[in-house]
Amino acid sequence: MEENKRDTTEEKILAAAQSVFIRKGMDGTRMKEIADEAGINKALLHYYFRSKQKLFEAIFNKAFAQILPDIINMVDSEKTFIEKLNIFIDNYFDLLMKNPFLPGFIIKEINRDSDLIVSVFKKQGINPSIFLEVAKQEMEKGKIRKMDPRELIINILAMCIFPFAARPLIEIIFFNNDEKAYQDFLIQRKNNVKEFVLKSINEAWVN
Amino acid sequence: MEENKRDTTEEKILAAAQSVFIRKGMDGTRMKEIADEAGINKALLHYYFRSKQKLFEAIFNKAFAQILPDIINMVDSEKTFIEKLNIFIDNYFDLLMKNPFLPGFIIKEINRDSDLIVSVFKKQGINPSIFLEVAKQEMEKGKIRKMDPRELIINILAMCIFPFAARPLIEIIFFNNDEKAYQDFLIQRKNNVKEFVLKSINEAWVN
DNA sequence: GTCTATATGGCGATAGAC
DNA sequence: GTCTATCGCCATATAGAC
Repeated sequence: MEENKRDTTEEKILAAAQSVFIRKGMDGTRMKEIADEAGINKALLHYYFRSKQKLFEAIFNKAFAQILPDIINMVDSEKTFIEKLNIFIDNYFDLLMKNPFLPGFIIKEINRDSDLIVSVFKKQGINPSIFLEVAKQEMEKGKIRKMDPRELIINILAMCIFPFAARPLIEIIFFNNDEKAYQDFLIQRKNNVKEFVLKSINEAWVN
Repeated sequence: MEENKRDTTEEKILAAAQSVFIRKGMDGTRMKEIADEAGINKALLHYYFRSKQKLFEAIFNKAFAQILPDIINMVDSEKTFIEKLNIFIDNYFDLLMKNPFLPGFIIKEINRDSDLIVSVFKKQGINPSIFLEVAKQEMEKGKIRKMDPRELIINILAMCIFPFAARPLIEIIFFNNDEKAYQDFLIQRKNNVKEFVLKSINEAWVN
């Protein structure tokens, strides 16, 4: 029988570390703050994880695995490419709504230390070429308009991620710092992004 | 006669501070590193700018003024809305090509201390409503399809800014860490983004 | 495993000579 | 204005009692 992982000290540390690291980043977090949030002592952090760096890497790897879109799941289904796209945007937006600080965190850290991604890529087998291949086939079949598939996926990711990464800026410019108003906007935006993409890639276009 | 500002110590400090702060952010920057890059002593930094915070704010305000799109210039011209859009995307992409670290820097800092934007907004009169108004008129005239104008501008900014903010990630996923290849991709992307947006907002749409 | 106390080093900031 | 030397603090990390 496995021990109850939820209330383990290690779990408490990981939960606290995730909360603090994702909000403040590697440079901005203090081990003291993690210890406080976990309700334990500073020294105990070093007992479980030898250094701040080790603890950070554990959190970063987890966060990165989350934010990396699970493109593979889009492939082996009976649905059309456009249906898959809709599902993907839905799921991805939901993920970000539940983890609004993830985008800013990842952007911050990959720009601080780009070796982080290199090491994370060695652990996790990531295969964007599958998405690219499927998109390319749809273009050849004439289902969607021809373009560099990388442009398409970058555009989709950009439109999903940017509103969260740049949230404080957008909130003040367009929403008078009304947090609730922006929240409502984001909920509706999901469908607007889908429409924006679909209109753009639809092949039935009049010049 | 004004003194030559270029080689002034103050100018050297500002140039060095900009270089370091924008790459490493407030938390990641050491005053020592700025001093070294400026070819002067640490103490001299505090002689010119009383504190790290003051120096940082000088840099941030400058950077923010740069990245905030100069939407006002789009308004009072004879060109059509779509022509203006093309020009805007051109100019904005060029700006980011010349300052590739700006997006990551701004995203980092507004998420670290959201008061930064508040104070910067008090100094600079920013008026996004002008763009929103113009876009709305075009929609009513039937020139572009009806949508929330905020969605449109967020989408455009997202597609321009994201490839720079998430550069290390995109470079490794799609370009095998080939810096040059990504550079070339970005140069071409400018027109691809224009096309992507125009196809999406064009009113002459077949359902 | 968990704590208190402390070592160790680095950083922002200042004092003071020139 | 510019430098060297140093203060004071805080952060990571370790030692060692319980």
